[in-house]
Amino acid sequence: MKKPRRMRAKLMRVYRDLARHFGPQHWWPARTPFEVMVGAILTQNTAWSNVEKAIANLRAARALAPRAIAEMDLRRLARLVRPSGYYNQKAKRLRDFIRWMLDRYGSVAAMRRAPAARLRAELLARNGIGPETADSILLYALGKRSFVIDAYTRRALARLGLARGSEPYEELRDLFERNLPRSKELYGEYHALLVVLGKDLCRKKNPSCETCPLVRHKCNPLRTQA
DNA sequence: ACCCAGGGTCATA
DNA sequence: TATGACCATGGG
Repeated sequence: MKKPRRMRAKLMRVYRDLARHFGPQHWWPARTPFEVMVGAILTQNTAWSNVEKAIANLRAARALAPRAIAEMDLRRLARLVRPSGYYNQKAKRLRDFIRWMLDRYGSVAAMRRAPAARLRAELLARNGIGPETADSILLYALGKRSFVIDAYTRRALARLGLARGSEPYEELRDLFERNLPRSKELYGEYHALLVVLGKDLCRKKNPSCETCPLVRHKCNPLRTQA
């Protein structure tokens, strides 16, 4: 980036205004770190409301636990996660990942003790776990300082004129990680606030943006899509 | 009857 | 490096 000082100041101003407007977000919406991992995989290109149904199915079946899923018949697992879409893929990816996790670390608690850099490389090496899913798990399930870039983040960045939004994943991740204080709490809140903004105010459907708390920045409705 | 949602993988040019 | 097909459900 050309002007790191300006970028840093702007990112912090945006955060301050979002936090003031929306308040604390307490993300990720899950009861346990393990549930975060499950949700992170199931929510790939899928509305969260559908993921909730799938997680409810797992819970009702007493299957919201590592060993239960690791040992489950693939057909049955696919049937349980069906509402989240791509259920054949996701059942396999989910079970493979959990089997690997148990084999490599034995438990979520043990996994949390491993260094972040190694964990990220290991997660990205799993089939079905790309950068966003990996960073979501790192930040919200494993407590590691890793910024999550998703579709909402890209939209918000474009809207703010901070980026085109179509940049490669790692480039946008670097933008935040280089210009923000190194705090996992800040990373989590910032990402959650960008999602809320994307969900409730800055939809393509609602380009007026009158009540958008970011109008004072450079909230340009015409740059929503790229 | 569309359109899309908190991606990832693989094949192709 | 960049685009396209594919995976599939449920809500607007």
